[in-house]
Amino acid sequence: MSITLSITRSASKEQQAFETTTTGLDLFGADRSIVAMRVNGAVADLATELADGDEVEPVEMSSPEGLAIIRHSAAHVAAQAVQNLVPEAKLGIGPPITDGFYYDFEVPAPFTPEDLRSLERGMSQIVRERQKFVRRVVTDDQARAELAGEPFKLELIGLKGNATDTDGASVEVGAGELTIYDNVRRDGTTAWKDLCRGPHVPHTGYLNAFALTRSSAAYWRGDQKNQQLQRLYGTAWPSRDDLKAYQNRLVEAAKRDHRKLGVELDLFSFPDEIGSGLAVFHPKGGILRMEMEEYSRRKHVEAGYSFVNSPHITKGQLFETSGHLDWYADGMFPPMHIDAELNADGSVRKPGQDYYLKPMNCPFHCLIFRSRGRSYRELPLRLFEFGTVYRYEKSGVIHGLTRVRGLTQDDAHIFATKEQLADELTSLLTFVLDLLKDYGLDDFYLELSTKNPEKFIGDEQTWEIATETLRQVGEASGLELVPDPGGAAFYGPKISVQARDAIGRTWQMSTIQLDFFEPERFELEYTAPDGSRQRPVMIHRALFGSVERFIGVLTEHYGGAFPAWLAPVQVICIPVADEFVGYLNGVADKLRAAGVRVEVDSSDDRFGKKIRNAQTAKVPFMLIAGGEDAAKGAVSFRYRDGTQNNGVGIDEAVAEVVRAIQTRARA
RNA sequence: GCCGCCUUAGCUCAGUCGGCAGAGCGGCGCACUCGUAAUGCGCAGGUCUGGGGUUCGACUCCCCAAGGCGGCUCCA
Repeated sequence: MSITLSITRSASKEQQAFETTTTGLDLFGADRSIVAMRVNGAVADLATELADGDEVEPVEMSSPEGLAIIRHSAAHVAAQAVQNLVPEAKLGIGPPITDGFYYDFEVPAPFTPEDLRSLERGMSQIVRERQKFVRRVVTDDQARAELAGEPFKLELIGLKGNATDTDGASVEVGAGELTIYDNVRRDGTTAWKDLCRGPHVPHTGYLNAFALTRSSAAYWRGDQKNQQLQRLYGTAWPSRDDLKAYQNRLVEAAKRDHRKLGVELDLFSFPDEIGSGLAVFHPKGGILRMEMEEYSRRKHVEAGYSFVNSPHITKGQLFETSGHLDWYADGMFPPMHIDAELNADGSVRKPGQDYYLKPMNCPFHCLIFRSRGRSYRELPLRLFEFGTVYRYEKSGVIHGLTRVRGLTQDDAHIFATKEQLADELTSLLTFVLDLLKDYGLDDFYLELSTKNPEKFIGDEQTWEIATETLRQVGEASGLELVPDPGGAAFYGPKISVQARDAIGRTWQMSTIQLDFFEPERFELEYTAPDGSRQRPVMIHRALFGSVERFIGVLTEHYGGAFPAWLAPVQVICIPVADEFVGYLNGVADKLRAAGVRVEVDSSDDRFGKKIRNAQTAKVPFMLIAGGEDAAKGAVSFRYRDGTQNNGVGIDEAVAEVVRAIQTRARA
């Protein structure tokens, strides 16, 4: 028999003829960097038999599919190690994820750090055994019989064809036939098996570099109503060096953690006495915040926004009208019941009122709109406010400045006619992206969150038009537009801007959200040119999301080394010796007169220590003066990166600093 | 909210297998200091997160609470 294969490798295609049954191992088995292959477009195990005319392409370990395969295979090895250590452990699911994998188990006791170490040793043993991954197609009944002791797997078999990617179940059971992967030792005995869609590496010896990273609890199939399983997280890489590099990336990311930098740079804190998720900003964080807000205000003035203010608390009636008490009462702080008066017998003489801390600003802005008759001539009406809101976030989700219970939104609500919607959204998106760029974020993509069929109000047609408008605006931006089906709030679709930071992590920043609900609830109207009463469309939008969160994101983006315009201290003047403090005070006065935040380090630290202090405080400019500088009426620049520019005239130095601040230059 | 882990000086962390607690940095004081990332000496600072229990004795063991960390779920 003769099989003709068309082998595609890199860009070149070659024709090869084989005399016997051929598998991917025959073609690529000698190259350990190839973990699987693509047969006629579909990824398959190397052990798969090839047929005449198949288009075959190798899958490199370092490719996205290749990484997923080694991680998924590592998950199997981890699970085998777990069942070796804890024989009664029941298997959940174990998919690859970004940078690694996890596997869920029902175990009698949660994993301890010592367990993780012994499991890693167990995994190494399995890798040394070079157990083959052998794919086997089974019927549903066969699978049920073989996995009778694995209740979660049995449940998955029942889901076959209905599994979704969102809960990870599809990794185990694809839409097609059921398969089991056996881990076969070199003596032919089966060490372990798992219901799995595959593909996998040919044998465990392909796993060069892995580590177990942590354990935690996770709900079975991602549903809070289900049992909690223990989840084991791990990571796997093509080489030890890749693993090392990954671990170094984690260390570098930890150094940028805004919670850590917040303490080190004295920006903010979360005193226990105030409560979880409630931040105070220290003087340096306060300046950062002021600069951020000031610039934003200026841009909003230029863009035609009106500035409004609303109180932090309100009677519950307002949130009944807005619908928040129906939909989001769980996320609100409970009411303050005031002014009630009781009779001596405990019966109510005067009922009193419930007041709530506001979780949103929009109802207030709706009332401002409604405060008098509105003409179409006023639209679009853009109401902006730095509005501080309070949300009762569940205790387990609070995280630094990025998830808090008290936050200040840079919130605006735009009331527009339907006809204005497309233009308004287009200019709004440009405004949003330009402003984010001014703060130093410049790598974006968009996400379009569309209707959740289970949770929405309003009519299909309005949704359709609004979603289509958002889509067109998003596409016209030229940015990547990622669909988020079902991600919309009940009252309207939204588009959100995702920004990648300096080390490639993505953060959801701005959201632009359409709302058909509240204008209706508040019966908002304007008078159209023909004298008829029309209902405006409302756009919610926040650029920073919240000021607190944005400070957190920028702190991590810049690693605490803020550009000069945002830096709490912009210049620090360092005398070479005490004698030059007076000279530098003169320089500082000039800088201060030019609006620069400057300090003179007149402490009794020695020179080297002062440099170090300024460096660790990440101050953008150090202006140094000693005898040489003073004689010339000059100063010496030391920049944050350690470079130096000596003998700069004082006026020139002031001009350079001012220029850097005004241009919002990245330093 | 759920699971696990953690909480010792302002910060980072030692420590006592149950017998009245330590370092470095920071702070304060004194001296020193003319050229690019830590000068020296001294001093102050902790009811060992809070409450309850076990014990002759608890920072240490147990329970509860608060706060934090890592996940899960959630995020108008």
